[in-house]
Amino acid sequence: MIKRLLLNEESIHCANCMLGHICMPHGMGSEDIERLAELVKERIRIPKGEFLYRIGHKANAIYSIRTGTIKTHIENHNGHSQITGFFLPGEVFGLDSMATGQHLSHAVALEDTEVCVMHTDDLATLSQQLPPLQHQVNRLLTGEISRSHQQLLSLGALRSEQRLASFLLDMSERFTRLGYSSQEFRLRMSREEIGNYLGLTLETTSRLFSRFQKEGLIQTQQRTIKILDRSALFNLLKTEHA
Amino acid sequence: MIKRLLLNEESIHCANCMLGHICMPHGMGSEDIERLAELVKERIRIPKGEFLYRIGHKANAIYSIRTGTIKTHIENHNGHSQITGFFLPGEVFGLDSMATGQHLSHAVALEDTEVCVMHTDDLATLSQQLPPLQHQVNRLLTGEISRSHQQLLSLGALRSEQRLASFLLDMSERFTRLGYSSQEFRLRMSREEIGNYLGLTLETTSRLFSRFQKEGLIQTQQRTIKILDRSALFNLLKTEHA
DNA sequence: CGATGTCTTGAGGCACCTCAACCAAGGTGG
DNA sequence: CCACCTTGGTTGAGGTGCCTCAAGACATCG
Repeated sequence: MIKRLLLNEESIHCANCMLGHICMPHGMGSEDIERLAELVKERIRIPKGEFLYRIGHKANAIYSIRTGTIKTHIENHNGHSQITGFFLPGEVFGLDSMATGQHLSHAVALEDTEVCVMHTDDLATLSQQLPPLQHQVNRLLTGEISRSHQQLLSLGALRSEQRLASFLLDMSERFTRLGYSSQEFRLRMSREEIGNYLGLTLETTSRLFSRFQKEGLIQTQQRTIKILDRSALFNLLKTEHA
Repeated sequence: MIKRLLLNEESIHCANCMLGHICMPHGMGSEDIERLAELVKERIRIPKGEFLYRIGHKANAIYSIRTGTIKTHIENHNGHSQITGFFLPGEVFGLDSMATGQHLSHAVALEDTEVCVMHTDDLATLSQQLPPLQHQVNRLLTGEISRSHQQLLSLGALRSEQRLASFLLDMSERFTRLGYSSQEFRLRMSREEIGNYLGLTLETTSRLFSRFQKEGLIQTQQRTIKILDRSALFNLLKTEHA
C-alpha cells in the first residue's frame, strides 16, 4: 500500500535536497527556495508495481521524484495502453492533470519510490507571490509538451533502431544529470515497457538490444546497459535509410 | 509576406469576437474579458504556405486563430519532419515556446490566415492580476500535453485505419464546435500532411480514404469529407484486430 | 490551354509483428 | 538444499501491414 509521510522541522526540505538542480527549485535564488517549504508538506512512498494514481481519480497535486522511478500511461476504448513517460529522481510528473482536477493518466512505480507532493492550489497561490516559481511551472509544462512532440517524431518518423538509439541516448543523458555514469546504467523498465513506449513489440525491442550488442554499440547484462560506442548510436539517428 | 495589423478602438476585441467560446476568454466573466483588450494589441495575416515562425526564432508571443488554419511541425537531424498539430479558428498555438523564448517548432499557414497575437510578458503580468486568465493558460498548456499524449497512443498503438478514423472524428468534432456541420467539412491539409501527422505515407492515407468510401463510411470529394456512418468509424476504434 | 501540384491505384518488397519454443534468474516450499 | 514455479528475456520461422516505386488521372491556376 502507498504510505503518506507528513514533513516536519527535521525533514529534508527543498533547500538542502540533492535534486534541486533538476527539480522545482531549478534556477531559483536561495531565499526563494526557502519558501518552497510551504509547498512540499508531504511525501508519499509507493512500493514497486503500485499505482500512485489512476485515470479519473481526483487530482490536486503534482509530484517530483525523490527516489525511484515512475511510468505514466494512458489507455483507450479497446484496452490498448501507451506509456507516455518514464520519470527519474528530480523529475516532475502529473502535470497533465494540473488544470482539470482529474487525472488523465495512470502513474505506476517501477521500483520502490518516494515522491514529493505539491498541491496545485498551494502552487497557484505561492506562484502568484513568487514569479520565479510561476516561471518554473511554465518551464515544466512546456518541457512536457516539447518532450511529447519529440516522441511523436520518434514514433511517426523513425525506424525501430533509431527509436531505441534515441531512447538510450536520452536515458544516458538523464542518468548523467543525476551524477551517474553516462556509460553504464541500470534501466528500471522491462523490454515490454520500453517497446510499448517506443511503439514496438517486446520481441523487436529484445532483438534490437541483441543486435546493438552484436554490433558493438552497447553491452547488456539484463537491464544494465553499457554504452560502448555513443557516436555510432548518434549516427544512427542521422541516417536516412538502413 | 506576413503582415502585422495594429488594433485600435474600432477593431473587434475579444469581448465581441465570435470565437470567445473556444479561444482565450473561454470560461471568463464579461468584465474579465474586457481586460483582454490589453492582451491582444496586434493581429498578423499569413498568406497560404508562409511561415509565421520557424524553429530557433525568438519567441515572445502565443497565437490564436481568427480565420484560417495553421500546422505546426518539428524536424530532426536527418531532415525528417513531423507535424505536431493542426489548428482551427479559435484554437491557440505556439505554447511550446512559452517558457524558453525560442520557438521549438515551425508554424505554417495552410490557407490565408489571420491570428491574434498575445505577448508572453503581457500574458505574465495580466494573468498575475487576473487569476481566471492564469487558469485558462494552464488549461491550454495541459490541454496541449493531453492532446500529444493521445496522439502518442495513436501512433504507438493503433493501426492505420484506426488512426485515420480517430483523425476524422476529431476534425468533425472541432468543426462542429465552430458551428459547421459535423457531417460535412472541408479539410485544409493535403493527404501527405494527414499521413505525416498520422505516421503514414500519403499513399496509405489515400488508400484508406478510398477504402472508407468504398465501405460506405465516408464520401470524399477531394478535401471535402462527408461522414456517412459515424458509428462505424467509432467502432473501428474499439476493435482489437482487423 | 498547357503546366504543375495533388490524388489515386497497382505491384512488389521489407520492416516489424505474431506465434511459439526455449532459457536464465529468482522465489518458494517441502 | 534442491525440485518447482514464475517472470522476464532471447531467438526462430512465418505472415502481413504498410512502404516504395511507378504510372496515370484529376484539379487548379496562370
